[in-house]
Amino acid sequence: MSGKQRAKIPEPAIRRLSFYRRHLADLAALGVATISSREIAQVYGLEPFQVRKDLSYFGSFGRRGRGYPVRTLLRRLERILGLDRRWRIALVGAGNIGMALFRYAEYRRQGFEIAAVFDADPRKIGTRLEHGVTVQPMERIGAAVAELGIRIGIVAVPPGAAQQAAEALAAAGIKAILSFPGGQVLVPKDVALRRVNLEADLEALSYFLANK
Amino acid sequence: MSGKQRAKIPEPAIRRLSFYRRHLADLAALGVATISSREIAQVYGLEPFQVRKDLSYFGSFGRRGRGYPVRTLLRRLERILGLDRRWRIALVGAGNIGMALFRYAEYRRQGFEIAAVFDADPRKIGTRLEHGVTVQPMERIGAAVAELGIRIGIVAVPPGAAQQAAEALAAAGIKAILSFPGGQVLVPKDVALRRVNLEADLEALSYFLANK
DNA sequence: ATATGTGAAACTGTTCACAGCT
DNA sequence: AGCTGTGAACAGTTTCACATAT
Repeated sequence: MSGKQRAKIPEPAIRRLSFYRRHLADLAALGVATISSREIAQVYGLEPFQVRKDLSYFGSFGRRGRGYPVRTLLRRLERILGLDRRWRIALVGAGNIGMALFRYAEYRRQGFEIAAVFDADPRKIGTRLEHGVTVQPMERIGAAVAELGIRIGIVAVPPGAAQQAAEALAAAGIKAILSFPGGQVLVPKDVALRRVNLEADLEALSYFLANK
Repeated sequence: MSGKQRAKIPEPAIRRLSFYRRHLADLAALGVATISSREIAQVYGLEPFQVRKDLSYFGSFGRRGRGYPVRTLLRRLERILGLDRRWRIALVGAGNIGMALFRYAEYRRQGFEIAAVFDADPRKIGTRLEHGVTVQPMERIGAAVAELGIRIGIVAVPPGAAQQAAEALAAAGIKAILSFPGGQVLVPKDVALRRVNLEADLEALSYFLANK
């Protein structure tokens, strides 16, 4: 092992690392060699000490008086976030949201690849998608995950079917799930579940407007 | 005014309120009259005291020894979250993600309605969508927001265009924005900005898998 | 002079324990 | 006995101040 990984790292810090990585990638493409915590912070409306603290959980990457070297910090962040490898994803649900995610190409650049798509609707089975992917029946999840070395699952089914989809992924050995439906989704505690809840996001905005 | 609204309420508590509301709506539909904090908590893998604490920020809705009356608590939560009215939304970006959101019908039930759609691509202008909505040019944002009484904005454009889209919404008087692109999006501080960042979500899962 | 790295302080949010009703 | 409501203890996160290096 190489890093320090000493204390427990705040969850929110990990998510900000992802922001920093993105900005550093832009800077690297522009040929910028060095960047200060102040400049990174500015882009996302954060404070410089927040950026420095977040980075300090993983090591000392900067030079005092100078700032951070863009290319090496970028590489370190990619490594920390596990983006120095390819992650295959199983998408459950070939509906509205599922298909939009499949077509959304941005994440491919970071090494994420939706390698298999599943749906419960018999009429959708066999549909040919881009990149040689074909919609498969739910029963195939276990086999496909093993065959393709899939490590991440995305659940994009209607709320009522979410629990079942998550269980199928967990049963196939998937330990990291991104779930879109708003209803009940309980997984074994060794499985990392991250929920994207557009309904809750809109309702939080509604709360803000109604109570300000 | 009616409620207490005493202390400052944790942001995460608001988001959980949205969960509780959803479950209560299901229970009400089933004709369930009373529910305990323990039962509500179970559905989302939370603890009973968390549910009680969250609710207690807004008042005392339960009866000791009995639990919470489903229908009245549901109505109170709807009111607190501002769901007792209709919210019109301006969607900027008629691409992949934008169109999936437009077609995604779930949020309509909570009183949210995408009343106008905008895009910078001239070829998309004039495209007729469902519910009598037509794709309009960006320059129309100000007028449409005023005419239709739009209060919420959704940004679903490519990363490079996000800042501009957010500024156009803010300039039109929008005070609540939900943004999908991952790049820079800075808004005046009286505007509530909530970011949905799928890239950061995936990278957090990647981090988890790479470091567990 | 400039900018990082970090221990300690301040703050925010969660968990607990139990008093108070039904 | 059963379950809510909440102040107080605890834990986690952010902010600060400053020592340290270029």
